[in-house]
Amino acid sequence: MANLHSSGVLIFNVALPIPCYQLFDYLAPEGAQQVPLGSRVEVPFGPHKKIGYLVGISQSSSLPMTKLKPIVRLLDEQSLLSEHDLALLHWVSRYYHHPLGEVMSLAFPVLLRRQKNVLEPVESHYGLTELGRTLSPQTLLRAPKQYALLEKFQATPQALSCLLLSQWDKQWRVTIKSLLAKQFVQIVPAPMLEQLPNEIDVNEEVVCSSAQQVAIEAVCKSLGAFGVFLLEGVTGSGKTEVYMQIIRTVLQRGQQVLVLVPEITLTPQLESRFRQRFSVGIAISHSKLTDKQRCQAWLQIQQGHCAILLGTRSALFTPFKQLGLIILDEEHDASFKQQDACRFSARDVAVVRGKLLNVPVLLGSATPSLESLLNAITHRYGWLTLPERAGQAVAPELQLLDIRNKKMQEGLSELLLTEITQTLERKEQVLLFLNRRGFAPTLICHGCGWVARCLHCDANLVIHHHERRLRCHHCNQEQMLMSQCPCCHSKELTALGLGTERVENRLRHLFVDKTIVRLDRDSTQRKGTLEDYLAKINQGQVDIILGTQMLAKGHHFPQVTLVAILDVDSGLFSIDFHASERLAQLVVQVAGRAGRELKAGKVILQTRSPDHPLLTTLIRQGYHQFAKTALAERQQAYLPPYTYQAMLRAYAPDEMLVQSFLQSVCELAQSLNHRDTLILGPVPAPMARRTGFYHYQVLLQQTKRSVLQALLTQLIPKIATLKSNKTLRWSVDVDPVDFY
DNA sequence: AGCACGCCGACT
DNA sequence: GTCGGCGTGCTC
Repeated sequence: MANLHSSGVLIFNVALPIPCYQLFDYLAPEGAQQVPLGSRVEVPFGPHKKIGYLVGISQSSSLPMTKLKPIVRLLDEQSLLSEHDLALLHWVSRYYHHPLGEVMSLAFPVLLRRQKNVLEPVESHYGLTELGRTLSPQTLLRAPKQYALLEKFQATPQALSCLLLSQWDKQWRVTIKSLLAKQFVQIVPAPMLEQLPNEIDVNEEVVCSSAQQVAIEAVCKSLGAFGVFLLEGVTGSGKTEVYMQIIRTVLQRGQQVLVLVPEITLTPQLESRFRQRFSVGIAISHSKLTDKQRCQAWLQIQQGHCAILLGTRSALFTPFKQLGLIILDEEHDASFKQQDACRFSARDVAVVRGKLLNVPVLLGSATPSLESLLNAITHRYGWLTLPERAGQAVAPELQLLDIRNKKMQEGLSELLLTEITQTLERKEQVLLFLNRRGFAPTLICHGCGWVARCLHCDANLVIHHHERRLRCHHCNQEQMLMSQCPCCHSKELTALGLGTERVENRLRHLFVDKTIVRLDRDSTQRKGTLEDYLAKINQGQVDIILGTQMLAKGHHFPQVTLVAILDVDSGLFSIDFHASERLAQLVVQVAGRAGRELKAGKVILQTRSPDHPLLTTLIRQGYHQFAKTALAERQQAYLPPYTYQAMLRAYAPDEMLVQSFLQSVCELAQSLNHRDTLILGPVPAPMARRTGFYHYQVLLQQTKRSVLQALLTQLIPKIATLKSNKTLRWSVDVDPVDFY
């Protein structure tokens, strides 16, 4: 604090959304004391203007007054964020060591980050008139669009927002004009939170199991205070019902609920269950919505017009008027960790948000992460379990199928084929899982040994047979599939290994009269295709379902009674210690797709390592015992969650540059390392060259979180000032889950 | 992040 | 002799 310049004028400390750690000072306008922190301000920045966030007001600046410019204008009369929201954003910036301005941006929809004009009011809602309520839609038979819209209104007890209507049908405005003219519907004010109808839950009481009852009561008792609960329930055990009963209690208290799911595809099914159940406004937020739609959802929640926000990771920072509960479903899912920009974990930030707001946080999963499980074991989290499957569903039987020395047809063993045939004969569905899309992962020349490799990545090109193309799954670069080896010109090119496309071909050949559907990123690229396929499957029009990752997440296939994981071994021998946890979760999640409802399911894991302890523990003793074993291993090896890690990454087109940069980072870290922090690296990242960039990394590990944090707090600003080429990019990843 | 400033190669 | 390449540094 050498030269503080003070002269009675007030200074605004502004955080700007740029990758730059310092704040910028501006001359405050008249009446600056009244301006709340968190307000958006427009400021001159270099040659043009930017929108930033007011994060402090002070009487002096470290810069001379003459250097300071006045702000252009205030954008918000009152802050759109609460004190708690601000505290949360500050915490995220500090913990993940990410510039405050960029973190602040996470709390605002894109429209409000850029748009300079004042907020437009939330659009009004439409509701039925008395006439519309009692009218039979039959009278509108000659106007099918109006008929459908009226039915939509009559099916939902609450008023419908413009947002909702435009999601339902793009042309709704034309249709509603006629309904308005006939006085079947009317414009109604958006319902405020405090005037919500008493009849929140429109369903009659659902009968809950005693385990569900225990879980519901535990969380409900904690409402109004901070507490984290791990709800561990196998697939089909009725987690959603537990969520809904707790949500109802929160709504009755006049509070709002935030529900986070890992993937967009999981929102529609939860949304429809919520809408059937609750008569309150429900807002949806995920990245497939338009900026306008997301902004509307944001305003509805911020102003309290909607009581439930259902969204993905990015919805986590939405400011609420009166938040009473946070639910995070499928808490083990890696999608909750942001893998670019600010690498926050939505699960961990949700817990911090709950703590700041004094509200409970409910984490649900059939296969909890080891972190959460440890917190439950050590009683930091409440531990709620739903052991049985709801209704009469029977748990599937898991078995290992040793395929060593067995005759195989494109990844399908004889035994598995027999099982498939028998299942199909019973008119039941089969689900096959293979986590590799394309036809085959390698094209090799039998003549000279040449392998098709990507020019820009350390990867082989994947054969896409149907499109007659070779494609890199890391940079998407592609070329035509050749018939001659470019090296020795022989025609001995061979496809090595398995992909979903190849298995599909074989299946079509073997089961000519059966309907086979392949679900992977390639086959479901067009919008709506996945939904179409899922509908067909559930209508029983499909016999064999074959797919990747996307099968494991959330979708219900009630008629599937045989599930097979074609190659379980690929997950067994990874350098990343997270791999075994992920494999176990995957196996259990995929297995959970089988034998819902009344039919018992069978799950077959094809393996060449039938004695691998990970597999045998998982099969014989279940996920729970597997997790305990895995935790013991982690403890022995001084790995998370018993230690804390941070990954420093860098990449650039020039390999030497990346190495020497990270070498300097290591030396800096070492010079600041007064305790026993482990500094490992720099080492090339797995798949070091990607899209022409060389990736390297340094891993920091500590037994005390606070010591690691203290080191990072000193280290990061120093890295930021390390002079380096502009072509080099670097990042910090606190609590990394992916070593890629 | 933008963008301006600045120092070295191929062109009217 | 300039036009423009992008490597470097600054923005309150």
